[in-house]
Amino acid sequence: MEKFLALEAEKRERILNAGMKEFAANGFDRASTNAIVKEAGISKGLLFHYFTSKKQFYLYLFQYGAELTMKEFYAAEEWRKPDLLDRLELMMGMKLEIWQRHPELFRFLETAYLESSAAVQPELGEQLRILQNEEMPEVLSGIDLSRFREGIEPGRAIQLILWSLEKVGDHLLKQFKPEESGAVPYKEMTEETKRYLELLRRAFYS
Amino acid sequence: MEKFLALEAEKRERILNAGMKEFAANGFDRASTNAIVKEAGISKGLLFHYFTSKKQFYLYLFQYGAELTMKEFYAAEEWRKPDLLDRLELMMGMKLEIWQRHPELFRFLETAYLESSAAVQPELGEQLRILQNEEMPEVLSGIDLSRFREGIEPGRAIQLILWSLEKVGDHLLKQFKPEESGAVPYKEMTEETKRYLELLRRAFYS
DNA sequence: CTGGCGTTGACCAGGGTGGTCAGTGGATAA
DNA sequence: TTATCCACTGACCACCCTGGTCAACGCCAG
Repeated sequence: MEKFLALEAEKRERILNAGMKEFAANGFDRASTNAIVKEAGISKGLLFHYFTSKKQFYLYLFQYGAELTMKEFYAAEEWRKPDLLDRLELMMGMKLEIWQRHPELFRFLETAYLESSAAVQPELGEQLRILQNEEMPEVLSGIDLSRFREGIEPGRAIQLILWSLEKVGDHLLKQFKPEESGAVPYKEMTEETKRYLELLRRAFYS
Repeated sequence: MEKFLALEAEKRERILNAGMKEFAANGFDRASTNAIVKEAGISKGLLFHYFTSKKQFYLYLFQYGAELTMKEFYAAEEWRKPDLLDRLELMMGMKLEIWQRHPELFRFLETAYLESSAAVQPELGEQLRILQNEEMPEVLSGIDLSRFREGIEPGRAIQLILWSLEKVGDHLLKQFKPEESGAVPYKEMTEETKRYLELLRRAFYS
């Protein structure tokens, strides 16, 4: 493990990204370590030189991804703004940034949330429970509910807004990713996101 | 093929559902015919007695599912209502009905939309193109755009509403499915759906 | 020249693949 | 009763891929 951390950043991220991609696409059981090492451009032996097993690699990837995401979020000072949509705007921006380094991270985390393989369930389940019961409420705490229009149930509205933005994220990634040609159109994606946020503001706030 | 159609309905649907489930979960290439016959409770030989190959079975499933969905929709007289949310309410109700007979159908159709296996791409791609270019515009034609609030772009709003309802559907299925114990709480699900639709109405309409 | 170490990839036993086909059992017709 | 039929079974095929190992290699510092 320390061996892995001592690696040069570029190679390390190539391995991490290859793992996220394969696990996100196929889940733990069906994911192939052969596919991972091929994608990462390293030999089979090297992967098992750094990690003792497929399982340990998977769990490390999850921990790494979850930690990176939470740290990035809490590092921003504005995250405590009481306006839901301000806070979500920050999160969307963050998502786009992380996505540039780890294009498959969020897809990987989502599939981990649904992972049911008995091989990783115990450890993974515990980690997920912590995230969901301790981190999620924290992230959405202190929201100002008075901005919603009259006659709108805030709980249901928040749910709907979160779902909408998930889809907006998926849509942006799908739309802008295919053209791998050089720079990611970061600015355009941010602007498009703002347009959706503005629309939600006009719809749900009075 | 006629042999398959001549089967008693219960068995036929067991086979269809087993196929949808396996293909939805794993995509064409990784889906296992062994898993399908096991889930359907039939022998390996029988599946290939009805269908000439895995590929033919997959394409038949897609055609069957797409046709069933479109027919059900057009059969309802109210589908031409000019109000977007009325029309979507009809579609949500329909989705719930079909879901009772084929719990995995929509998940299967969504994954088919993303399917990239070279083995089925040519034929499947053509079918998808037709659905998307000819059926989708039809389903959303004649919508009354004047009901949206001022300052809201109808195109973007429609997109957002469609995405929201997709997530509402996923959520309902996930929430109510686990308790396989007897009857599906059809009524509760319909009411929950109506609550979300009402919320969208208050948010987006003036 | 030596030892150490990051790295390789051929190799292993085991299991799963889509598809086949000789055979079974129960129903129908003679 | 016997003969024909056919939906249906599951052992079997040749092949591919699996997670993990390990002897050997190349390159470096001492």
